[in-house]
Amino acid sequence: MVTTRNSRSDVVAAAGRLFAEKGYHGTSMRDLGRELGLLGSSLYSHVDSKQDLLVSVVEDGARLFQASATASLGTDGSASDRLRALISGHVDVVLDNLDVSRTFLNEARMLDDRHRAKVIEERDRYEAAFRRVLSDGAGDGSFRDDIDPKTASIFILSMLNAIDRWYRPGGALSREQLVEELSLFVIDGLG
Amino acid sequence: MVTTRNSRSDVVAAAGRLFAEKGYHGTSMRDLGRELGLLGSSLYSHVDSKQDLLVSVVEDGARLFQASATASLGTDGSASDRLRALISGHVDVVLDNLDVSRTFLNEARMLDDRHRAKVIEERDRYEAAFRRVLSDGAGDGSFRDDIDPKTASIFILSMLNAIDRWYRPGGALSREQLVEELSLFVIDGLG
DNA sequence: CCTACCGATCGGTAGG
DNA sequence: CCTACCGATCGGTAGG
Repeated sequence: MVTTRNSRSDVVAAAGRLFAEKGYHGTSMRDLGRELGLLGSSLYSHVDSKQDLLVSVVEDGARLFQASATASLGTDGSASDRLRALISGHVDVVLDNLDVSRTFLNEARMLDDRHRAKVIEERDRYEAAFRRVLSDGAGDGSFRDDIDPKTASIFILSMLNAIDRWYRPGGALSREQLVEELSLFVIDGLG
Repeated sequence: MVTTRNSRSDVVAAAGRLFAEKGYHGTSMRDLGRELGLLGSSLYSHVDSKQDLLVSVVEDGARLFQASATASLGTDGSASDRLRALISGHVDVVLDNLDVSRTFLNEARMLDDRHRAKVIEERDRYEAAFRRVLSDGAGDGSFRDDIDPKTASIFILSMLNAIDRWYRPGGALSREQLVEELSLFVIDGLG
């Protein structure tokens, strides 16, 4: 069979694709219908509103990043090992879920106040995983202790959250090499 | 006098503000008119189209970053000094022109193909300034030479291009401290 | 999931 | 910069 009815998760997945590519406000419900081979009005049997779709995509993103952080913190190993696990996990989440990640990173600000506040909270919890590992490393001598874990976390996450903007799978840099370069840069710097 | 007629640059400035805050597609010409105290239709005596406004804001951004890079490369000094100048210049451009920078970074992808291609070219030229300094530094022994200047440039620019998302003037970190932390992190890393 | 709509809003124009 | 519009498109609904 070539055609089947779409499920709600098909609709959410397609929404992630279009939101990532053209932005939330640049995507109409008719665009989304076309992507799925049906009319815009037919989408309302799957979702309550357009916002509803954005909420679903962004919550998927939050869940993925959170799950990755939890797994990485569960690792026993040095602070460097756990930092590397966080980096590697983040890279995997982004590259295995490009549309969701892009929507999570760029379109969450289009959410209404209530949902946006929730996302900010979830991002802060995720960032806290990085802060904790950096603090641990500063405490046990793995990392220098004159560096502010909060600021350093932001710098690291800035690098990680930009990967979707430039990395091309199949290009000169393999995923493993990317993780390696990131870890090297973060831990040793240019000097 | 409290009220004067708006100039074209007033309109472009207001457009930058709204595009930065609500996105290009999230801003209507009527929104923009309201911001300036006139009707949406009245804007067309200043601009040809909504796209025209986005082009102007984004080109302003490109010019600012380019000017900063040119000034920094003109510095004579070690590779570290010039890298620090590039970082400091970038921070100044972003923090002194938040709306333009945000629009340049987040909304340029909404441009039509022709203008988007131009912006990509300009960004690449700007990135080339970073690559050159990193290459110089790898050549004269200032920086390690097992690091790829292209990848490192991307990492550094990723940190710089995220500053608008989290930095709050008047907060715990002064602008000078921000530049200091960035330079330290980039050159020495965590280790 | 479609037919057949709804009121609101969109970017933009003619003519002053 | 306003008045007075235009056709197109928007998110969404009723009823099947």
